[in-house]
Amino acid sequence: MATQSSRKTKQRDALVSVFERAERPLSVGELLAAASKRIGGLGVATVYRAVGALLEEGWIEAVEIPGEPTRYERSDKGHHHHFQCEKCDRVFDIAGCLENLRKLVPPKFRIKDHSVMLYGLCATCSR
Amino acid sequence: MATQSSRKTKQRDALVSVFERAERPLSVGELLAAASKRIGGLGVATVYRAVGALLEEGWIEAVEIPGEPTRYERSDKGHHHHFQCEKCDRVFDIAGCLENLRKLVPPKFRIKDHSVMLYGLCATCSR
DNA sequence: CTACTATTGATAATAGAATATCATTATCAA
DNA sequence: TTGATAATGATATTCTATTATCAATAGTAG
Repeated sequence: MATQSSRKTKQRDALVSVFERAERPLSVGELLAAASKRIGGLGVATVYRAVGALLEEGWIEAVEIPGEPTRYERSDKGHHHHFQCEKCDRVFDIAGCLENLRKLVPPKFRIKDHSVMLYGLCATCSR
Repeated sequence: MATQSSRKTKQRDALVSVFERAERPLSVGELLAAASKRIGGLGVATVYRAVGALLEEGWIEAVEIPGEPTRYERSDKGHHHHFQCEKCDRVFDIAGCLENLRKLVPPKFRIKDHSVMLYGLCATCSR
């Protein structure tokens, strides 16, 4: 009898499913709202726990924005950046990246990571 | 007798002076430490108040980084971005910007602002 | 100099996200 | 089916940056 450490539950299934359908990074609040449609009475703590587990697995990644609750999205999307709508607050993925980062920093600086955030109005809110 | 609304104090002078000498964005903690060298017993609340006032004046601007205390820097530096050292946590200015932002977003999205953050090791910490 | 009051500093209070607690429920190996 | 225990949900707690409070101090107009 090996130490069992993970059970299959409907709340986790629902959350995984939400991530699979998601076309943009979601906050815990958004996750809760989306998964609640399927699982009545779902609690925030459960969402946080599932997110924590999925993060550890590496199946999702955090998208952090200053002054905003962290969003999460599947980590198989490849390198990309984000756009946040000032009006609806939703965060969207934007394809592509910028190349000439290296030449921006002083010589001896070693770049290990970078993030690009765009702010403005999304397609829906700009009309 | 007009309503007087601002008095000249040594703590504010000291903070303004710190900003003038600063070559990188400073957090409230860093501001406190720096200004305390000149003003003994300086309190954090005073730093927060001065920062708030200078922000309103538009003389300084906030540099926000996820999970980090806000840094502040003089707003006359022109458009630029930042680099944070993973080791010493200091934030540095980096000259220049990236041009091709527009072409990253979907057609109907309206970009109003953007931020680029680089992470890595600064010149001092990378040796 | 003096009176008025903005400012200060110490600290309590707030706010928001994330974590811990714990009794109850539900999964699953045997 | 059943017993062991992982998972859940409600809620209390923590954490940390920032704001509010208030008595004491110090600019400054007259």
